[in-house]
Amino acid sequence: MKLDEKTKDKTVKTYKYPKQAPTLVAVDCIIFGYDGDQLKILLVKRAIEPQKDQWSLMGGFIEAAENLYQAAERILLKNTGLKNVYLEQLKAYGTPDRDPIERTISVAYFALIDINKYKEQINDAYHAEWFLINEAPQLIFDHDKMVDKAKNRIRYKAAFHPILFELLPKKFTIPQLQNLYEQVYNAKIDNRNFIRKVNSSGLLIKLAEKDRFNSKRGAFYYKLDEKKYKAKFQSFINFIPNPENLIS
Amino acid sequence: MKLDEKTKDKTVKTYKYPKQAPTLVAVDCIIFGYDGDQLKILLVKRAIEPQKDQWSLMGGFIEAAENLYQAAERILLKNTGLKNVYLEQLKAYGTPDRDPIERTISVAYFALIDINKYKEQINDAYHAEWFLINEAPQLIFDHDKMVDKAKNRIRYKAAFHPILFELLPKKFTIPQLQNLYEQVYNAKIDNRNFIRKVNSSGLLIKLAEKDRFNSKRGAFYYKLDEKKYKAKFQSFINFIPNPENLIS
DNA sequence: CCAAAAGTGTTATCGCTACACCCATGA
DNA sequence: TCATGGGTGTAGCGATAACACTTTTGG
Repeated sequence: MKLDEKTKDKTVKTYKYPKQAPTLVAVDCIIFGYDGDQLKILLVKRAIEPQKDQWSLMGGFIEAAENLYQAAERILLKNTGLKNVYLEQLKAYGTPDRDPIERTISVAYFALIDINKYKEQINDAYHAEWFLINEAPQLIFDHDKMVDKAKNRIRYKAAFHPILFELLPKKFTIPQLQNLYEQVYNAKIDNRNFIRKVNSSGLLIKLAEKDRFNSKRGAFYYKLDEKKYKAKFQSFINFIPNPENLIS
Repeated sequence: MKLDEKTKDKTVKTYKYPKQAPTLVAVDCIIFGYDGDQLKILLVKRAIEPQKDQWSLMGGFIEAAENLYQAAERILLKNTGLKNVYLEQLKAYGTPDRDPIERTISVAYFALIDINKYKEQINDAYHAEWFLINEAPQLIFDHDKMVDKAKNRIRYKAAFHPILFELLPKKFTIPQLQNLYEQVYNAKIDNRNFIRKVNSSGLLIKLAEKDRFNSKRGAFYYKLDEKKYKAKFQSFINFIPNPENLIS
């Protein structure tokens, strides 16, 4: 934050900071998706050396005219065609040799999307692939660390905020929602209590239609009450039992 | 994350990424302190143009051999003499023109310290000054945004994790602790319920001595049970009533 | 002996968990 | 008709908030 003391003229543009270690700034995206059945993560295969053919998060360098969030949006759009998805900054990573080529600071973002909404799009046009959250391959650099951190973050955040709805399609059943929670927390949840909790949250609107694929009796579809969802997004809503043991 | 395709030799060190917009990476620190009575923030006056004499967070550019956390530690040490304090990454800021001189990404960290422990140190040797949290001056660049975010973050985190103990001296009274919570949340808390909550947390060890400065009857001093503190740091401990309306 | 802060006791309420039980339907 | 998953009812427990009340001591 200190200026070169020799540059004292009044034209702001002519100030320069004294030489600093050259650093690149990148953005990497951890993209979580749910297909109504399984929780997945979207990865790309590196096409170039070094680490060619290794799996990696989607990333790119920031450009001159954009902020970090916009960079994440651009990278997401360019690599997957995704737009207007839930996107949140996770953490900045800056270990000196995390990228062996050049010193690069990476700001990690995570995204939550409904896989079905973008299915063909991603698989056809881009070199990306969905992996089961627990069967993802090893990633380059410190990307595995980022993914772990992102998993913890969504566990932590989803314990009190309804972010997991971002992973669901417009209409969904409560058993689907429960299944999603169970996968995120890798835990079995009592369905009877879960149903009541979700209903009493007031966030959902029951539809007339039933899903008959997953059970004989069928489960009613629900949709989000967008207004209440937005209003309650910041408030604490606890859908999972015993949230005492979550990591940061 | 893409490599220059022209550089294909096997020596990793010789790979280079194609030209990127030159970017500097800085670390800025939001330092919260408590003197047993009031919650404060530590600021420095910029000694150089531009924005000379304006108040600012402590910051500096990262150096070649250190990671972001180490940079924050170094900046803290260099500017205040502080060492071994609670330090946590807040967020990375990267709006293109946030620093008018050169494009600079700043990774903000926040620190929590006991003011009295370092009192002379900071005031004598360094050009830093403590401000009441609600009476701090306007800061340069986007530092006000960082401070707001940091305030929200400690409110959020302290609602469930005992981080505020980091602001207290080795021995402290429960009324002091309550006062601290009241300042962080800008709210009045029922002292009778607060005392019981804190005691039942099992985190504190009651000392024989009493503080007689702040009341006639005097309040017992307590100290942290370090072992239980560490063990319970990640678990949810709610000392404040109605934590429903906290921001992110 | 009074004010003021520290601290204890008591109660009603609420949300949670556990679990018995009913419902709807396809095979 | 039975197995299966969807869903309701209910009872007990534990944490919380509200607040009446007691303790201690300096002025």
